[in-house]
Amino acid sequence: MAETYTIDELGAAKAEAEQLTTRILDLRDAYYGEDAAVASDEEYDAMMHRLEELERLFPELQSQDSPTQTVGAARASLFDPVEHAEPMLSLDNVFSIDEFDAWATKVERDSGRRVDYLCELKIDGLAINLRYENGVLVSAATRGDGVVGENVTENIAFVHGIPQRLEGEGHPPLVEVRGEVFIPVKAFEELNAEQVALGDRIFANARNAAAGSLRQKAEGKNADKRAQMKNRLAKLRMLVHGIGAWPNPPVESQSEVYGLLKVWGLPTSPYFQVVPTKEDAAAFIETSGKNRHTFEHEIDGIVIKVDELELHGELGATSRAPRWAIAYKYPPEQVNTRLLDIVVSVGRTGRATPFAIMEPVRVAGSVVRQATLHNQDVVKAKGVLIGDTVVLRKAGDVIPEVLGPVVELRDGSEREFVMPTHCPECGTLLAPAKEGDIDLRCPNARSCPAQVRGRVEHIGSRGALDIEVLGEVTAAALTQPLVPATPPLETEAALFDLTVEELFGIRVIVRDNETGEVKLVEAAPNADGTPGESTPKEVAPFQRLRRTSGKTPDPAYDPEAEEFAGDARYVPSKAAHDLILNLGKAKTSPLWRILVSLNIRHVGPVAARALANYFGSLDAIRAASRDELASVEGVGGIIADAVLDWFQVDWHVEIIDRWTTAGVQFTTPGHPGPGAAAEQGGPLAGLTVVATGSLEGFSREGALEAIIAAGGKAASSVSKKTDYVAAGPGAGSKLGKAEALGVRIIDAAQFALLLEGGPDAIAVASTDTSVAENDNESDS
DNA sequence: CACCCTCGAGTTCA
DNA sequence: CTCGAGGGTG
Repeated sequence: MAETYTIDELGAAKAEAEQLTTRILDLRDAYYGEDAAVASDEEYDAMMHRLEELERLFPELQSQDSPTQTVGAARASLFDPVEHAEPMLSLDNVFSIDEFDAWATKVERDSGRRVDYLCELKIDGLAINLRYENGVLVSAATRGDGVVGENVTENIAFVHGIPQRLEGEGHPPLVEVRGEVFIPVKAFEELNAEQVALGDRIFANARNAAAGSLRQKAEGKNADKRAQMKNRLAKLRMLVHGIGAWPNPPVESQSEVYGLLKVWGLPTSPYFQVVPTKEDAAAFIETSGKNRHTFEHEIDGIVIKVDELELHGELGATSRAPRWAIAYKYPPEQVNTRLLDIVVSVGRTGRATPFAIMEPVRVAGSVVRQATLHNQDVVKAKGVLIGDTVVLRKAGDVIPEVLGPVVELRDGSEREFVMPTHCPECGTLLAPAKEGDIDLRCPNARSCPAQVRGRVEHIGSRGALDIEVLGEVTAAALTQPLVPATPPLETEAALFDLTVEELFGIRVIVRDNETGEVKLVEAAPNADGTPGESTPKEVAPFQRLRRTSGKTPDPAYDPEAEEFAGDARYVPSKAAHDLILNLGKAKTSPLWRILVSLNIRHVGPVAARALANYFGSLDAIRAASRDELASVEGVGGIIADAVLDWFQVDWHVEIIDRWTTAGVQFTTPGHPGPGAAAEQGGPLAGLTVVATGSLEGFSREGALEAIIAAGGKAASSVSKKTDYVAAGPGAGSKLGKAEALGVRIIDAAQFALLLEGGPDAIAVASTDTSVAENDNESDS
């Protein structure tokens, strides 16, 4: 039964409906955006009801773009299939500049005229199609198979920056806008941190995180879940880069399309560039590749498009991809490989660390077969099973990192990793050091072979006594309990009692990880019994083993049970003699180095220096009270406790006793005694300097020592408290950080001047501009 | 309490 | 060299 009404009534209703529509859409934008609610849900509902009522009373007012018909009206539910008005094609790929050049050459030939190229970043995200009717968002869908995608309208509404209604006037009745939904790198890291906090699985990469977030479904009405989901979606962003169905666009080029999209209030990328030649496009590919980690989002390549729209039509498309655009793909920095096993290693502190053993694979320039998994919680959080295909990358382009499993490739044969209850090396029951610790530790500090080996290696390391020859393999050789039955070093207490004769008896079994070949290596005197200079590099000191086999002795290998597959090799006596010689020299190392080599918890080079400066001898440290220890700058209650605890252990004291007997110096000669820590002036007094890269005239250690000797503080990382960064060739991220913080950067020559005469010596160079600096740098 | 710093561990390369 | 964890300082 039709209702009757006058023209005036209709006019008034129309005006009211338009007003309501505007307010409702505004509210919707605000609601889905980050603003707090501008109106209450009740007010919103009331407006919707009133609008529905008006549309019922005046059917003329109904239109496709009314809010009652669009988002939120549950026209299509989440993940329902949506057919794109225009198919979403994919792009053909090229993987080298040569291939790109070939593509561009063909395009230019087929075009028959000059071609401008539009270059843009290829965002690693999800392709999404937004359908606007008369300027109002009516649906958002994933790419799907290109013809039919999944409806994600409900979720996309929470992604910031996607307008529910386009700005401006005179929008076409139908336009499809294509773009990429992604999660910015920063937000991705936050998200994974939150996932860990919630005990949920972390996302393997930004792309998965974006896809996972967009494909969430809020189950039921659980408010927490809904809030969490909204929070995740709010981290997503979208950038648009194209247009689907749109007959007769009012512009002539792709770049003008972007301009128009921007005017409409759609988010476009700030990074695109139109260039006149294919060489310029190649240059864009080159530079963007170098900077690929500096953008807010991950990129996996560059997209090059012919800018002129008319050419798009002329060049046409194949069934899969347009001929007027191409994707240049960067070599993957993430690869898939097989997780063969997860095994547990024990470090010098006894911490049991699971790590992944993988099918060797090349990633970002080197072959990787192992990566740490930190602890059992991380293994769980990453969700990897033994036998999985996993995603591997190099964090910071250096450290291999397992990101997560490729779940789709599982065949059911995978098994879960079970953290061992006992130490894999000595069989002692593993336990957390203190209540609530995630890390498990082997409490058998004195005798666990892994820990003794680790401590001995640490003693030889650069930060401690810096003993040449005493590296990973030597430490293992000296402590491995298999052949002979008792190792020369049961603990580090016997280190300085070693004799050349003892070393000659050492045989080491090394298993080559690549070939699986087992080798016996034995130290032996030269035929004439002399220390022998005859075989310096060829047959090698102990380090040579690292080169050829690369691996530590295999403690699980029983030499009696099997014949050796490889040759027995003899380590020349030179290495043995050198080791003894270097150990002898190390006995008079500075006190702080001796302290570091004692392996006291939390006492590294810095804390050790502080303690050594203040107390001057180990005896003084031993006699000090907790308060006195903690009064030293850089030492607090926890380190003080660690020092006190260390002296309580019998076999620790035995180390001191035996080292003392062997001639190790535990006293700084001429130190006036505790508390007299000299407030040494020096040209660098009160200044903090960081050295990075290779500084001509200084070794890494030398630069550090020089800073301290000049009375300055040698910091290991750049912060705003840093006064100078001395940077040479090969300086890495520290240089960038210094620039970002505005810290003064100096070169090797200026560094030398600074050490001599303090800040005044180079103050001239800084105020006087280029001339003075050129003088300093001219010889590089 | 925020910020900065050190410690400790793992990894690969020249 | 980088990261996470956790200590120290203002």
